[in-house]
Amino acid sequence: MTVEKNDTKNKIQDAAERLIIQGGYGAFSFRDIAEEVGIKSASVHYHYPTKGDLGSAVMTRYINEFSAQLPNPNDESLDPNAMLEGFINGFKAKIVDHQNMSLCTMLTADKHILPDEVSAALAAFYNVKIEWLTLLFMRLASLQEVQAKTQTIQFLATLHGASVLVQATGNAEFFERALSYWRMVYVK
Amino acid sequence: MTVEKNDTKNKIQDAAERLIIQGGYGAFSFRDIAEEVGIKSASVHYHYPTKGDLGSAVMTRYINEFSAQLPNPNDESLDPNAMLEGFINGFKAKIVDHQNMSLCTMLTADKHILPDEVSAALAAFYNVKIEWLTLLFMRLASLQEVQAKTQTIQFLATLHGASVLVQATGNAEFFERALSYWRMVYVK
DNA sequence: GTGAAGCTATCTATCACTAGGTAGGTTAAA
DNA sequence: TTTAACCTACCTAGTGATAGATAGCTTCAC
Repeated sequence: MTVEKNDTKNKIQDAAERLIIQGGYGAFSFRDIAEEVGIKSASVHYHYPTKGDLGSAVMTRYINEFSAQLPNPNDESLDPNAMLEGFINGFKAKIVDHQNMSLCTMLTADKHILPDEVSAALAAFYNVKIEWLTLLFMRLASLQEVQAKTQTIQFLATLHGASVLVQATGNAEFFERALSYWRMVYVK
Repeated sequence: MTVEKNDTKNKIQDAAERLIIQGGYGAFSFRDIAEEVGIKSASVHYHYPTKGDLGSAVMTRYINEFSAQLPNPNDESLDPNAMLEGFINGFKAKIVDHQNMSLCTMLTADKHILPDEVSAALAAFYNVKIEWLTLLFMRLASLQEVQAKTQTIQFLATLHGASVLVQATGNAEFFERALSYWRMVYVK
């Protein structure tokens, strides 16, 4: 089988993901996606019967790609400080450099209109991040699980809140100022 | 003039604000508002010709009411720690007790589709909060303005990020865990 | 081999519905 | 008699979704 087998499916997901990031769940329509991919909207429905199907497919792919990039936090050959730095910089790249909020923050704001499947995928994504960071903080700061999870929640809140501040004010510099404490304590 | 002169106008704004908080800028329609107020959608257009007019009216009223509640951070007769605590608890009441994100966080997520007037009002609102908190932190921690502003950004990011985490995971307890550092350092 | 059958991916055309917005008429108070 | 506040009735544009047709590719019995 060739690598390009699901080319159209992937193009549809690419377009959907881009539109969601730019404009939220309500801002991606089958017609817009169809135009971007170069087919008709009915053909998009062929690949993803309902909007919920497409939405959860995008979320699932996003979670899988994200999870695959996370190194094992307990891998002794890896520097935990560098892992946290990588996590911060990965987030920063999405929201500051590309001038948008992260997919998960956008979808959280739209949670009320999300189909249950998408909503569930969203919650699952946060749990993946929380579990990974908790393990990392346990190692980074020699903390028990409860304390490490509290650190995780404080850190994740700062990260997502920074994205909101940057987006709302247009002031990209706010990202580094919001994160400065965490960089100072845990990075290098 | 009677107090009730702008009764309908206020009812319209109340309905719009509630709908925006629940579902974002895209989730308030003239028809929904009309039904809630008890008039027809055409009559809503009479009071606010366009959606942008209504949206910016809601934002302006929100900013004014919010600003009016903020005490003077340099009032020597007021306890600065209590002021910060009040700020936190006011935010918490909106997002945890009423199970939604704050108006400004919702609108930030929808910034791309906001009319310019609403977008500008949103940025102005953040500046009001940043300026007030900066003055408060200068007094609270005897900081220079630059350091106090950095504290403000870290604090505001935590606050807004906490709202995202609570909404996304449905775990209300995350709010206090995210804010525990700030409560510990600055409140009592 | 060849043809029947079925599959894949797309199309055209349309459905029922909701959006914001408008034109023009009605009502009641000042 | 004017005007504020509301109405009915409508428009255009866009939404998600469906039905039915079609071109091209596989598969498989004969």
